[in-house]
Amino acid sequence: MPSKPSPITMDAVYTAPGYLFRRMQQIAVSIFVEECSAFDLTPVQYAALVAIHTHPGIDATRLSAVIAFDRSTLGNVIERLESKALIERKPSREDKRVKLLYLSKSGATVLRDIMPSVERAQVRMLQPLKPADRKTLLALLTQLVDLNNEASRVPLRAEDALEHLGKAG
Amino acid sequence: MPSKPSPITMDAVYTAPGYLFRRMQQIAVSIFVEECSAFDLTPVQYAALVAIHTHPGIDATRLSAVIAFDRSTLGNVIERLESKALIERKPSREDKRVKLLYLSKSGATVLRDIMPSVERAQVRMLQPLKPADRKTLLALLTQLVDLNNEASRVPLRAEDALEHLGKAG
DNA sequence: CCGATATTGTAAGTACACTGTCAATCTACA
DNA sequence: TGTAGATTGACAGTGTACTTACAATATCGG
Repeated sequence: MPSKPSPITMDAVYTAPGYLFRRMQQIAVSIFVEECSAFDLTPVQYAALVAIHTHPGIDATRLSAVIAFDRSTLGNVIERLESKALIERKPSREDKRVKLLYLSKSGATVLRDIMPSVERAQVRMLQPLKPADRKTLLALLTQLVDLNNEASRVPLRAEDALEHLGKAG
Repeated sequence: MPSKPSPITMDAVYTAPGYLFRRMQQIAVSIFVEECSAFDLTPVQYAALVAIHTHPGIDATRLSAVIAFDRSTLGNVIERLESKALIERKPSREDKRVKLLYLSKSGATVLRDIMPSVERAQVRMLQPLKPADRKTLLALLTQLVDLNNEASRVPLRAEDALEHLGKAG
């Protein structure tokens, strides 16, 4: 038999996983920006810097796959990082369509210096939980994000980053 | 003694809670929009409709507190809901600054009809986990969001919604 | 070698998410 | 009463996040 429709209450919103994820994302960004205010970097800009540091000469398309970030939006992020002189873009000689991304000297400095603040932010996000619960939550989230990877519009493709070092495919 | 700085790797990004929250939010929105595509409603628009349904005659400021959503952005959301004729705005007689929000007839219909799709979306987000793990994750997330409430720029103030029914404060 | 197809960067359009600022208006205190 | 301070909605500005579309360029099949 079909179940009766539940009454529509705010509680239905507050207990929904989707609401909790949105709320937690708000909180996480807020804490990150606060801890890293001295560096004027957003979480996404930070992730991009790390990826470019790890994969010098990566192009925008691969970068988007490596940080699971929308390709079109990434254009704006790259633009901002370039205008802050944290990265440099050089045209590829092999493929005239491609612009290769490199950390600038000041980009490398900023990345090195921001690490403690980022670390503090990550700690603060989970601080209210008991240590054992932090581990549990992190493990479950990691699992869930991994298993849901294909459900997002921009699946993570970490291995794509290696392609620019000789086409292994 | 001070600890040595860790080497900067993508793994530091992938295992950071902040990254996982962002990723999970991406996935959650993607699933929601997909399940509810027939209704052309975003998660925030849905939350706003529920809150207006639960608190008819609420104003924008209180609505923002009830769904923990930035007040300025909410203006645009309200505008979109109004242009889709899902809600109505009426000037308050007591306070000429205030515009009171009400569900329109079609707004009430849409809200009723979208519920099963929303429910499906919420289930899908946690589907990859074992049932016991879903409960654990939800419990920990609820706890964390609650304890971190003040850390966000827009803390949830569920009780604010009641104020428009006679100033209790 | 050439045309179909794919990739790359870019841009326009929509929607969230936050920061400020501002005028109109309301409230409370002196 | 009258004005200082708070509240309300509106707007401008930045940045994330996604969609679709497009031109330039590469690559592959015939």
